[in-house]
Amino acid sequence: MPASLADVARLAGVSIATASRALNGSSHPVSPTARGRIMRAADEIGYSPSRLAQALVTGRSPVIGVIVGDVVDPFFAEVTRGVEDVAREGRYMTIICDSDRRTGAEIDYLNLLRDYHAAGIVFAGGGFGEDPRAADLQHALDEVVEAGARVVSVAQRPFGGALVAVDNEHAARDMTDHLIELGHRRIGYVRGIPGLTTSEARQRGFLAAMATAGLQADLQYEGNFRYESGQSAGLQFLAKGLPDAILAANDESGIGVLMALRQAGVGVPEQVSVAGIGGTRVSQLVDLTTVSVALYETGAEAARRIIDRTVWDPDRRTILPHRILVRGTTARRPA
Amino acid sequence: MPASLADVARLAGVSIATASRALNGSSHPVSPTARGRIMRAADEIGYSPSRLAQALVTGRSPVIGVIVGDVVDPFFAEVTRGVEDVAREGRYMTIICDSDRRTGAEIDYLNLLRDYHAAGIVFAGGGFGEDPRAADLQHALDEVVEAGARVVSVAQRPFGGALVAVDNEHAARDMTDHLIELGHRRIGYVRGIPGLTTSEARQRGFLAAMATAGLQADLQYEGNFRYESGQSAGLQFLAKGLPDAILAANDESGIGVLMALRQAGVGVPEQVSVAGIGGTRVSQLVDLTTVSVALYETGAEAARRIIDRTVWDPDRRTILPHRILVRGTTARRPA
DNA sequence: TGGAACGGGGATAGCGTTTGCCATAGACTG
DNA sequence: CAGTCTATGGCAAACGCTATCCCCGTTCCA
Repeated sequence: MPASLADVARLAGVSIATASRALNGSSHPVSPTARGRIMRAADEIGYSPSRLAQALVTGRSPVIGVIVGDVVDPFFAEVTRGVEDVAREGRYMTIICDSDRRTGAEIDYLNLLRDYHAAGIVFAGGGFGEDPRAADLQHALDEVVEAGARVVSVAQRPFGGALVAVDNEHAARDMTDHLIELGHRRIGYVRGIPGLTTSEARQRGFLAAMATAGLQADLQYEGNFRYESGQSAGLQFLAKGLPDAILAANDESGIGVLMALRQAGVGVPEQVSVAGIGGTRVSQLVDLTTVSVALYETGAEAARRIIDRTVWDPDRRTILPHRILVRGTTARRPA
Repeated sequence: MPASLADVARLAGVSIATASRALNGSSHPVSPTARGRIMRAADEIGYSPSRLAQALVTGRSPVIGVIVGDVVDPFFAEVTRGVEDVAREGRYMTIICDSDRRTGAEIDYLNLLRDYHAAGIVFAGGGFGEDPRAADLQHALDEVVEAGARVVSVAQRPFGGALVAVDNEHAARDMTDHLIELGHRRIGYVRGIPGLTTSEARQRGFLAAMATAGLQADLQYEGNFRYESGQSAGLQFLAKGLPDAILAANDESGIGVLMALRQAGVGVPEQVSVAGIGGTRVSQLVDLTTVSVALYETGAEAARRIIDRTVWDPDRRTILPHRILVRGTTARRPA
């Protein structure tokens, strides 16, 4: 039974209404005397207003929800960081929800955040294209919007609305082009989680670059964005003959490939070049060449849009730039 | 304006009370006919109850809050995962709050979770010993408990209560002992964030092991758990003369040391052994020797305690085991 | 046959806030 | 001095639920 507004009012000898007005910056005037007594009473009993009750009546709450596909994935962590830093500055609280890439959980969290009357929701994490519950998701999303929340997507998702994202396809294409420019002809690819829109965009980029250069894209292995999947892809490349270079759909699986190759005694980048996509912090840890895709900035921009007091264009779409980070795992193809 | 219970009731032609009873498993009987109409009405208009209103009136809500010190830190990410998996199973929702290691934010989130009437709170992240706002934190914590939430700490914190944790001091001691057993005598140490209880426990462990072995622990550098700090510590070791082995307060800074050394052409583990503490996934990525400290299990156990319908001992303290993971960055000291 | 027991349902009091509306009392304005 | 502001404050109605209390019929048993 934490202190309630009624307790404060009683202690200060005023009505609940007056106490409320003194504590939140109401335009209704309150005498300095009363205000003083209220403030003193409030912190004497350690009062802090119930956000819940506030949200219920005002239909607004200073929280931003971030729905991510996987908390441990540095991709999302970085986006989240961006959201948080901006939110904090604007005195918003950020709550992170991990959907574990399950649409059902996304819907649940969306509903929860709607109930909480979150000011905005950053919807991160690419979904699956052929989602059977897409309609339900869309419904939940609509309701959130209807309830007044600003929703901004951070990954390409089939539904419209505000978007702040990176161009995964383009990023993959650029990285592939770079590999090609280094003289590599046979380039292998380690795919991401099947069906995920992010995975598919990256794969399209890879394929497009290869096609444009007139190269065969026949060296592809399944993957799931995880280290282990990169590792086993690496082993398979090892078994079936090494290509000139290998591109992985994300950094973590790229590191898997790298480690598998090096452990087998293959020189990277002397014999084979390896690259990832994402520019996450782990790529720096192992000096992996990758494409940096402004993740932090993506989150920050999304939060800025939500917080911004003036403009809110529910259909504005922003694509943030990416940049190739040439590091120690790629090199010109040996002559 | 999402559908409310009143809408459902109206559409089904029953009272709000009956609708409520049909939709949540009330003990009050409802005829199959009415129930059917209500259910049909509910999903026709896509009704989902307001957790907020529910929480307000029942004082209970199926959510578990996790307060972490830093989302991007794999340490916390792993704990969070454990919480989530168990929570999901029990049909609870998990919301993650990143305090950015600021006590003020911890207090804010604690209050928020109290308002939401969270069923439980997993308080992760070691605090700073000499915290000026410790009293406020304690107050917020007390209120949360008073409001009925089960609070379990995951890191050693000055305050009492339920605890599920790992013994950081012991883990550091064991790792140091292991290094000593490998024949190393001059062992360097890269510290964690100054003042953090976790940092201090690990350092104590290191010092204890060195003292017991009668070795000088004079090779220590400041650090902050980040990659860069490990890197610069590595550079300093390089400049001032290399020890036999280097232990870092966590994996990430250990990797920093490792990379700095290797880039300078120093053979690890041939010339110098390097180890970390934490057993996080990144350590696996670079094959770093480390101490695995059951992080996932810590979170899972904490969540289990919260969810468990029967027992709740608000003072039970559990210490989970740790295990040395010998990998490729340590070796016997060359003779 | 009286009444207890039970199946089924409705009214309504909160939960802790904010806020629109009304009341009171000085202070001003002509 | 009547009329009008303005500063200050209280009352009470929501917000969307759950839970308590009450009511109305049946059925069943002594």
